Amino acid sequence: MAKEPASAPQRRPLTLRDVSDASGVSEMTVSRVLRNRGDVSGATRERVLAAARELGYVPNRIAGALASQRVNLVAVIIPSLSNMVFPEVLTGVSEVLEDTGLQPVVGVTNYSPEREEKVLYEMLSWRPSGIIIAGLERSPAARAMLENAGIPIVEIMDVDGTPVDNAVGISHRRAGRHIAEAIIAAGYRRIGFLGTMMPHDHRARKRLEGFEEALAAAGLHVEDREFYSGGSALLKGREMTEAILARSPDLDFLYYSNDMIGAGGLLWCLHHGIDVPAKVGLAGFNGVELVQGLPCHLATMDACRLEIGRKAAEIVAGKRLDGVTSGLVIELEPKLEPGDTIRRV
Amino acid sequence: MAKEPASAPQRRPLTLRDVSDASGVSEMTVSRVLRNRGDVSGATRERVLAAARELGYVPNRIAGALASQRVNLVAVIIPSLSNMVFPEVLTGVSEVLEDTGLQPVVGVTNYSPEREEKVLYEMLSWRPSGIIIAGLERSPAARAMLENAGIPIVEIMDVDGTPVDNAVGISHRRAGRHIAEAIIAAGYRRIGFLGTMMPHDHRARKRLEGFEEALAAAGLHVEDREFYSGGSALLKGREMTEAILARSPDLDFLYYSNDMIGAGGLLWCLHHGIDVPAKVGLAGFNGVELVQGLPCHLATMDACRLEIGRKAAEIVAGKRLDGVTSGLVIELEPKLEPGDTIRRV
DNA sequence: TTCTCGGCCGTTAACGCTAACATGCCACAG
DNA sequence: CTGTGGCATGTTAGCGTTAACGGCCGAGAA
Repeated sequence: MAKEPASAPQRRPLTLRDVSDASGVSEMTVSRVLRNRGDVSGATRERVLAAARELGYVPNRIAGALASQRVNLVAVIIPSLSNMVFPEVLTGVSEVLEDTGLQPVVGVTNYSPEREEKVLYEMLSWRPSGIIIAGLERSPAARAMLENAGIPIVEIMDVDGTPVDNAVGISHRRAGRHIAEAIIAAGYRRIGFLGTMMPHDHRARKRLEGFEEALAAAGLHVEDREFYSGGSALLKGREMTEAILARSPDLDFLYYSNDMIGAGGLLWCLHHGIDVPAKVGLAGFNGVELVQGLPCHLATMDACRLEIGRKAAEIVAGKRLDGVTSGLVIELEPKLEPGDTIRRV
Repeated sequence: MAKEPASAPQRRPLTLRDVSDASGVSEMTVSRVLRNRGDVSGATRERVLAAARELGYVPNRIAGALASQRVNLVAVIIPSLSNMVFPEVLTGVSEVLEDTGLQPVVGVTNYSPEREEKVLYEMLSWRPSGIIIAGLERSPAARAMLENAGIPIVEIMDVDGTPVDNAVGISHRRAGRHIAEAIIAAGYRRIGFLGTMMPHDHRARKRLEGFEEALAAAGLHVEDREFYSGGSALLKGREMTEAILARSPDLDFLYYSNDMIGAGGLLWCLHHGIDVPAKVGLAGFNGVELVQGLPCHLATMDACRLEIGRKAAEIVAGKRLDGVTSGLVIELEPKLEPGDTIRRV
């Protein structure tokens, strides 16, 4: 870490050369000291470090990366930062990458395939040493870029599909089925769905598909549905709940595509004296921390966000015991957290 | 944007040379085409683009940056991604940078000065063309690095202090005073404070200082306080509110250091039938979207997050009409949003 | 004594690209 | 017919660093 340099702000940016001049050794030796690589005597090491600190020298990784053909960056490409799920995945990634010398670099696609393509291209142009990217669905061009990148790729969040290389995630289809079965088992029969309109949120779509499959298997179906896009999810949850119950007052269960709108719905029900879970049951998805703060715990399903981040990072960092960095598919098991909004049977 | 290449995954990574060979022109011409710079005839342009697409070539920005001494990256260094405030700032930054060719790169410090130093060093080693960094308080080493970087620096969120170069933010001290005055004007007298324990959240500290100043000026003081660290803020808000009201049942106002714990407190009060705002008034800080989803609107103060991100990005991008990129201090005015949790006078 | 060997440090040649300049060509003016 | 200027392209020389190798020197082995 650089300490404050004694010199005034310089015009010409500092190079290894400046440090080498200041310490009377070759640039190569300075480079060795700064990277802790190769043999350097304790005395010169000290001298070089002192000079570097004195000058406030910060190595130029651009030149370093070009010369060494190595870049310590891992691209992490996610759809959004406002959906708390993704910062949590990032936390898992950072944790594992922390002591590997690798560094995550985040790109955000806003659920747009075009932006994903652009972000990916941009990222690849920095020649990262690995890519962690959300989802399995992408444009042919994006897929081709991943296939040709020649670095470890990990597609995360989802395993319902064909990964380019590795995948770490849960089966959203199965998660949807699972919760539907729990709802049916609890005796609910007239079921409504509330979700987002985003056509590119494939995971929400798959959950709904799995959900409907399980209902169908029990001779049931989604009786009414309500969609939204944009805005405060919590508020939308309130509004949508009001709307769907006004339209279909007989519904006895509301399944929300995420916890945030679920929480809004729950607050609305509580505020309007609706008996949860006796008269109406509720469930969301993701297991976000927020639901723990509500007066009544929303049923939800943990999406294993932290673990997904960790496992993905382990793969790109080559940290797995078996050393495998290609062709892996790791399916995690989301746990149903019944909370207080599903009847106990 | 690259389309899918016909070739199989190559061993040797592609270079300009491969494209130049494939299209029968010099590397320089390929470079010109790919960067849209200099004169190239329409015919060769097409030929080159076709070859590049065919091969799936992605330019190597590392080499490009080294040769041109220009890097299209802007480092954005923030304390956290889980506090929704920062993703929102990022949104503002991205919006403005979108059509400038610049790209934000995020670094997270977790409110730790040591990590900030490390992240900053790391970022500087990529020679970004600008830095946007949260807060004004930092280690001497970090400050020195900023001073010597020789690029536009914008310190954001806060203007109560001495910026290294530019600053865009609000005065948290003044914001604290402002809300205290509103509380006093509404007739509240026995005031409690609930906040975070983080010693490095200087902005929360300054708000509290301003808050206490204004109370003192009116002959009042904070009668009780409650601190937390970590965990679900919403849940903590509930618990802390219960604790402080159990200990000091006479309090008639609770000031929360952020909206999240404020929301938890509000939910607790509503759930326990406490008359808000008649018996107890509440206020938070930040104006996060979430509060709009609550059954009753928490009083809050907008921290101008989006605007801060935009203005900061405009400075580093040299987008200001006056062209100034140095020595600016832009103070934004946070608006008090009284909501439903402060008595109307 | 000579020979090896390992620790320490320097030299050279890339890495893949672009700035700057050079070149060839053609149209058009004189 | 020659000169001139602009367009289209090529050539050269780095950018700041590191890989690879080479050299020197002193200590211990033969």
